[in-house]
Amino acid sequence: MPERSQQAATQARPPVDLTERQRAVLRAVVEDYVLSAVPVGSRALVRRYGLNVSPATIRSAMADLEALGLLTHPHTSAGRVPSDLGYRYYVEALMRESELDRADTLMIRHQFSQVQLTSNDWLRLAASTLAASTRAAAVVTPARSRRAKFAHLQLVDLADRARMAVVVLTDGTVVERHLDPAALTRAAGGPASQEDLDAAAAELNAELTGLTAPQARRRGRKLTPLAAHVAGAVAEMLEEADGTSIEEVFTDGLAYVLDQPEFAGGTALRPVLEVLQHADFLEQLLPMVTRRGGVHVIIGRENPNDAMREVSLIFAPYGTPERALGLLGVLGPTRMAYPRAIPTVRFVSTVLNDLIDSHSGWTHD
Amino acid sequence: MPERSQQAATQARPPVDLTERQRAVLRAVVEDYVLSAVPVGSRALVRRYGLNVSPATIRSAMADLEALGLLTHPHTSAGRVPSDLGYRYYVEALMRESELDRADTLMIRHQFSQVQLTSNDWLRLAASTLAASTRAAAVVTPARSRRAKFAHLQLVDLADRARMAVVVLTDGTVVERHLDPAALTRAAGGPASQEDLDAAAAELNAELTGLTAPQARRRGRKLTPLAAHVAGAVAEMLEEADGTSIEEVFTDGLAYVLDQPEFAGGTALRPVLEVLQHADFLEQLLPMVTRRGGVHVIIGRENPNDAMREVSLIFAPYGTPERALGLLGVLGPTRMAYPRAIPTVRFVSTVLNDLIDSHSGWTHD
DNA sequence: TTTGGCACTCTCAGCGGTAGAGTGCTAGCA
DNA sequence: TGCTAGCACTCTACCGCTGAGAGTGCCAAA
Repeated sequence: MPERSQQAATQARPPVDLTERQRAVLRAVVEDYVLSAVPVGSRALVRRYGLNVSPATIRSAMADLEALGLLTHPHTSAGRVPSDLGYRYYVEALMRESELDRADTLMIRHQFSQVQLTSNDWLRLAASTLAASTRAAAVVTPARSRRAKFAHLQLVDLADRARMAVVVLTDGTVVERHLDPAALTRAAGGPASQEDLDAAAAELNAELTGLTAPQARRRGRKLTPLAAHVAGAVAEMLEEADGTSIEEVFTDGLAYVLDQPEFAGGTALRPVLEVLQHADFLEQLLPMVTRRGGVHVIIGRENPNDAMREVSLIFAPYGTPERALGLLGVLGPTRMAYPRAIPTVRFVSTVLNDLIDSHSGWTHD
Repeated sequence: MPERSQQAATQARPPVDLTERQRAVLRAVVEDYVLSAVPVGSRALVRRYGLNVSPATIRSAMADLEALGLLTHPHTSAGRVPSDLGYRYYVEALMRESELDRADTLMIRHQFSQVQLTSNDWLRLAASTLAASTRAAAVVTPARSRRAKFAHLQLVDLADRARMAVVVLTDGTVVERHLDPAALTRAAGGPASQEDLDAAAAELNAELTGLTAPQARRRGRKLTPLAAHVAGAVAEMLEEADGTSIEEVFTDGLAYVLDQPEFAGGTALRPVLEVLQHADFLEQLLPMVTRRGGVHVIIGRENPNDAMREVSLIFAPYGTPERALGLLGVLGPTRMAYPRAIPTVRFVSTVLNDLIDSHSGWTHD
């Protein structure tokens, strides 16, 4: 299997040279601790992992690993716990990615093929799949392109004479907005009939296609008054879509994180909720993750945000830079099942990519 | 001020007759406990509330209230805590609703008038306003009508030949779906040109307006092959929109709930997350709350779901039954600042109603 | 009907003792 | 040189105990 590179997101770090025994001990400590959440001692290690040496030997190896900063000690006479650096080393050099079950992958693909629904349904499904498979909190953001262009406008007449503008962008984003009826009347110089609106919509569809927000704003000024008024609204909608904010975030599996002993105290949960409720943090992550494709692993203090110092993130982008990019991944305590989570995130991102491909037409250019 | 009725959602309960002193004591216990989260004793009560009687007198009143089921006792020598019934009595008969600050209401209205954006933005804003004002978790669901009708279809050509159907319903809901390009080609008997699609869209807009899902499905069969194929997709989209599921829920202020001592243990938080992440529970709530308008208060075990036995809900519907109804409210421990939360929920729901009104045209029918 | 007094109960924080797990170090062994 | 066994030491978690504090319930007196 080809070696996958998962480098530290924040700093590149030369892998320390370890002896074969040290590597075995580090691996055992990480894997045991991930399962048990209890600091692991030398005796338990030889017992559980059938290492053919005495505890004393393990202790000496552990002491070496601690000197290198790969393990720590909650207090003098407790077992060892991996440090962030220890997890990092493990992820880069020690971990054997657990293959996803063939059954699992088939099941997941099947679910996605069943749901031939809206893109939001896909994202919801992606989140719930990630959460269920990794037993951690999952986050999926919609794919957005940074410079959205106008694709299509429709002016809809609802019940009660309410008028709504629905704009579709070239990346497939749909933006809607209610129009102020009074302002419409003013712009039209009298109550706007359906014909007036149809004409305005046709005009805008002809004139604005492929334009960005500022272009649309400029072009709008030269149109008939009603169309010009609507063009203003359209330009605002484009600007907003451009605006950096990821607005909707699909999450699932928060309860899994709640179950983890490290978050039982309640207060440690705060940063997690912040991430999941407000999207600023993901906003910050997006360029980092998209700059280089593939799965990104961010462990504990490697995280730019100090509040997240006990949290690991495993994220991947999906979509294509030319069209639109989104972010998906999982989030949990640093004590996370990396060998399972990393391939899962990778797999779900490729599933979403395939879906996007299969819906972007039968001719590839 | 007119008496507002907030009856038990599950069972109507005749108000117990209490003496003036008992009422004063109950009110003081509730208000003190809401502030302090600590069981309140007789001595503390006379001290803090300047009642001109001795602790012993208060004790006797407390004992009466306990016999009536309005107060409880965590253990023999602890202070008193209101029971669910005690809160209920308080909410119905004792509470003085705290007027919202004039400054607050102006500020909130101002925020909403600033944001002349999409309906989702309104809901997001409503959630964050509720959360900030009540310091509890807020939930807002989009307004949906049970029997959505077709208002408008648009077939959009995205980059890469991806085709998307965007359907607007009479209640203003926008539903989108990617179309399977291969299936389109099959239905059109060859690659579908933009003209073909425009023609199909025009046909459907002419034929399907005002139809429900089954009607649209029937009518669709009689159309030209390409239009018929798209009509099938449209009917599915209508069915889904009808389908009971509230999909998106806007929440805010989860962190406030996290701060409450009753949820510090972590495990008690589970039901709250359930409510906020999956919408089944709100689904269940919707008919209950909309059947009779106004603010509904559901306290602790009054809740149909036993997992929520330590949670109070304060919800109101918004929108109009003829068009579309949504739900909004807050959620927190039973020990909640009802006098503040109830008027806040009422106010935000009227603000949303006003917004909807002001956008449904200048002629009312 | 209210009040003061008193005995009783229960929680909470602090304290010491103990068992258990784990470490670090050192001397001996292959 | 590397591994092992043994030993002293350290720290936590748990248990039971104690005293302080808060609060109740009840009773007799005002």
